[in-house]
Amino acid sequence: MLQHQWQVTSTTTSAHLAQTMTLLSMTAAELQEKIESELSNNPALDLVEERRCPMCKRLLPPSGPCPICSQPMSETSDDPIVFISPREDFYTGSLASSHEIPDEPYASESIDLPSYVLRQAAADLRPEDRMLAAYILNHLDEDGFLTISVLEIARYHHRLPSEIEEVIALLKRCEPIGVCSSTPGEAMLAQIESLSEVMPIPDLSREIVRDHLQQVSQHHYNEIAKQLKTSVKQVQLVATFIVENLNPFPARAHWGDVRNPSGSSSEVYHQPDVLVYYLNDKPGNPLVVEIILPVRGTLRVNPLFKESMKSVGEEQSSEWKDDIDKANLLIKCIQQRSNAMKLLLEKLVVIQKGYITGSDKDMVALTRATIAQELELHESTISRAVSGKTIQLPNRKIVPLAIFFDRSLSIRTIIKEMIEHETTPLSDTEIKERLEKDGITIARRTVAKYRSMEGILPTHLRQKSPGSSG
DNA sequence: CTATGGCACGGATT
DNA sequence: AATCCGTGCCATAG
Repeated sequence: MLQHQWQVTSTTTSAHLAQTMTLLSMTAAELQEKIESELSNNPALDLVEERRCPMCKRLLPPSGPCPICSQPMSETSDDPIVFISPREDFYTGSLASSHEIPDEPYASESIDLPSYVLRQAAADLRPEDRMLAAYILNHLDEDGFLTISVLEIARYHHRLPSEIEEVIALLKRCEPIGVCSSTPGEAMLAQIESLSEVMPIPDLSREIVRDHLQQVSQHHYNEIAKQLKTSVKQVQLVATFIVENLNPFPARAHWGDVRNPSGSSSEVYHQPDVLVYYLNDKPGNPLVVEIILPVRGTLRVNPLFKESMKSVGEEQSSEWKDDIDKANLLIKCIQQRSNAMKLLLEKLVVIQKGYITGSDKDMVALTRATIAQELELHESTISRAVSGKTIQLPNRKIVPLAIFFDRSLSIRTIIKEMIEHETTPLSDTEIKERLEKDGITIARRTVAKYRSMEGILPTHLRQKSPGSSG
């Protein structure tokens, strides 16, 4: 036993642990912020340029071959799943620039969002409004939302708020429709207006989008119906319309099924933390699991900084030493975060492979505690790693990672399908009995709960007209 | 009288 | 220790 080993480790461990915890609970987006702020504050921290694989154009670690193209894909024999995640080094697959995912129209032309929108709007803008439009477009966040208020813009440009509104209204009509809105609801309203020219819009759509978006995302259709004094059926119609046609985040291409099992207030899913897809997007190919690290390039301690430390005085040197230590710590912690995520995802993806490649029905009941045990990690670690994170599935839907722990999703889906397929309206009791035949035993009351969770009407309000299908 | 939704309790989960 | 989920009981609507 070495007696002095604690000298080195004891001081770093507690800080290390605490920071790892913090980083682990961060989403990709939050981590990005954190890294960016550290980069600007800590001169010792360095971000080196990205490398791409010549074959697949994928981002690479600073040294070594491409993990996809050169790696023999035999992580597990009968589950051909490839895991990409940073270990020693960092790299990231950026969603927009990955050539396999041509999802955003302006990404394929490789111009940025502001230019893309401005190009469309240019013809309709008065020359004196061009600057204004450019200014507005440069104050969008990654979802395409306005980050400043109309009043601020007005003050800055010495223009009337109404003039600003006019320009914004014009910009909202550009692709991606609804861009420059300040809330998801506003964006969706803009989309409705645009759609109304080419298709019929269900009654009350505007009202519901404007005032009841929250309830829609929680599937509280009956409440909405009551407040608007309309039928639940109509609300459902609108809800379906919303999910199928509207996108609350204009600059993001996809809106996953926003069912929120944890009931928390976060019904907002933008940038996923993990990607799962088939290699080259061909179903049947191995699954690729990619953990997103929101930084382009490799994070490291700047060797030049380290070098130049030798040639400065004592007091300066110790101050710099601090920076280097902090940088090292941050990098280590991020590595650990990535490692924990990787461990977790490895298990998760294998267990829930059915769900990932199949449907909601195939979700396996799972608790965080089970996973924690198998990974020999603390339950709270799993909790932190899962909470708030999202994952993009091969079908391009973005769902919360917590969905893998949704015990009732599979049963809810079975119920939903059962109701869709049967010709005679089934009562809750009948559903319960049918489920029992499939080996699922739940209380009649629970059937009712699941049914309303899925926004399905009670039996007597559910007349099946023979002509309608789907 | 039957089916459903509301409230609340207890056990599991985090 | 706090929270979530399934369930039972009861009032109410059809």
